[in-house]
Amino acid sequence: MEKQFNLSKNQQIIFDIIHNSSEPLKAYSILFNVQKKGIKAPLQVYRALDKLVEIGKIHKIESRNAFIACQNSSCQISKATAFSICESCEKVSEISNSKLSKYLSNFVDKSGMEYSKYNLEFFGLCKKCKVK
Amino acid sequence: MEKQFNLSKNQQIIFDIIHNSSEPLKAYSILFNVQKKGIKAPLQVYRALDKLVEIGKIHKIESRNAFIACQNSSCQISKATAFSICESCEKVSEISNSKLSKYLSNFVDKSGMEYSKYNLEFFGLCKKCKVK
DNA sequence: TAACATTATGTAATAATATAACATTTATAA
DNA sequence: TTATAAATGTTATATTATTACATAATGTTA
Repeated sequence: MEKQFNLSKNQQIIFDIIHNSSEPLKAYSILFNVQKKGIKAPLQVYRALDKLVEIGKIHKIESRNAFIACQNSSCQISKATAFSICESCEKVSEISNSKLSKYLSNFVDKSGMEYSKYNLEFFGLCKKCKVK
Repeated sequence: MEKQFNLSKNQQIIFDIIHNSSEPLKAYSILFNVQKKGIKAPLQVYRALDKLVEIGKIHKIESRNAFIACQNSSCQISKATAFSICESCEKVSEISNSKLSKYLSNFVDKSGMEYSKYNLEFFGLCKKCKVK
């Protein structure tokens, strides 16, 4: 429950829940969990989530509509995200691989578009699920 | 309106609409467009979309909950997808870059997980929007 | 072709995810 | 301290997606 400065009350409550979770959390499951703390409405959750995503404390797993805490030490990276997702147990891990991020951050395609952000989601079976 | 074999009636109707669209389409906008053709319920649309995604005729843009036709000639690739998305005009293009797809298809991280699929979404400003 | 299995369809209801609009309060900076 | 931005509280509603169940069309194989 590490104290985070600069987060507002609701942001802190919601960050703590996500940070302490072993799995990605969905907005309404977060809502259910924080109702005892006085956060009663979806919008309160979504507003905090939006802010936390914006400042890079959490990431949204787009294919799952779920949120996980940033696993990079600095927790500042929100423009270059990569995840591995097990399609069996739904375990999600953030990938920190500097070669990968360099490769993608410098990627230029024929459209000539410059990218300021990317999100990459890999799918497969994790070790545990492969054995079964 | 190219005839596609092996697609069922609803699948064909919905594929045609997506294929002829210049932008990604959302499920309920598709529904609205096909009601004159007798497809009345969301589930009819979602079932066709699921199948079309499964066989690789269309892709889902996860960050937008929208669907576009596969732009690869073969239209068989559904396991390795990459898109560029303009955050201003929302134009989406599929990226076909063999170096990129090789790189990502062979990517192995320290988790030891083997990936059978990935989806990559790049964000930025397209040429037109950069000028403005 | 008959029998069976698989895939697709139709329909109603409802679940899950997310935002709009508006009033008020708290924190920050000039 | 006053102005401004950021956050909160609340109600209502919009958007996206699935469950459950009944039926029909299509493909497969004996």
